[in-house]
Amino acid sequence: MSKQDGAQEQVLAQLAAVVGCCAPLAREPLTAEQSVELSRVFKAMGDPVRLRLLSLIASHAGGEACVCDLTDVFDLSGPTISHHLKVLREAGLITGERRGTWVYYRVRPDLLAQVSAVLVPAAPDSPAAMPADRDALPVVDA
Amino acid sequence: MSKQDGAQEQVLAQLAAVVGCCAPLAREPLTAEQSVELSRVFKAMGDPVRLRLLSLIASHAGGEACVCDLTDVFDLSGPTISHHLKVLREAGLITGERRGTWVYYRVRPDLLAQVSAVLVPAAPDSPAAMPADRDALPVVDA
DNA sequence: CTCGTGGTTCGATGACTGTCAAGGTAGATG
DNA sequence: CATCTACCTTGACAGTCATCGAACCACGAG
Repeated sequence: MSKQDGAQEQVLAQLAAVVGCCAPLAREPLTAEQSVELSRVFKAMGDPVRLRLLSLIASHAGGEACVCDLTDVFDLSGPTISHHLKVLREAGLITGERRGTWVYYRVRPDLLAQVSAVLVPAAPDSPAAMPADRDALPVVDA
Repeated sequence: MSKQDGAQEQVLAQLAAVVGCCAPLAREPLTAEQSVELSRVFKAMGDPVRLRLLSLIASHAGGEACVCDLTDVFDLSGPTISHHLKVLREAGLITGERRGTWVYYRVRPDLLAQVSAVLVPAAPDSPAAMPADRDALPVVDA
């Protein structure tokens, strides 16, 4: 998974640049490029299994879940779960870290928040003010 | 499109029941059924063209856009645009109405808001990054 | 080092999806 | 009526995706 995190970082950089800075959907039309980047995230969430995986990880005690915890929930083979986790990973929605025998996944709440912000129709108040953490994206594992 | 709005309403009812009432992703794991319903919406948004269509409609003057306004933006045939609009419609994200010769689409801000709420991590104090610059987007004519 | 367990990658396959060309429907206009 | 415009549906095709079994890699324990 180590060489993949490289590619993963690239995706995340693009996402941070596009998702993180673009106005809400209803504010101004997305450019072709922006829509391509954003749609990657939505496509990753556009599968029931992946959405449930995301939710299982996000709501799991400690904010992280071992793959072995996730596999049992579904009537799917190991490779299939692994595939879906990879898709979520490449979309930047989760990060994985190996600790000993097990691999633990956790969500990236910042990305979820950004995507959520894009969806919300012209924020009722205070869309601006709060340059907060435009590039405070936590570095992926070690 | 009249008989289709019937089916469309059904989908919306389901969505309202599932999306509208379920806790944020990170709060508790989605049930299989919930994830199926929710993933429909995300899948609809998981295509660059559809995402851009959504954004074009949402940001269009008056909150609605005629199909003829949308077709010109893309290098795609009419039927293809029509297909994507149908997908968005069936996902409950937009509604269409014929007025005379033209068909006008508008987004359902309530659904967008619900989906957005599902994404936001339970934590009440995790704001999205909103630097708000970048607005060299070609405005879609009048 | 060898073995067993946990996860991932590979290759194949059946299902789904985005796209277009052709044809159809609804309304306006002559 | 005839005709034109705007939009949708159908049918077909190529590309993508979800899924599995088999093989493979990473660790920890003997």
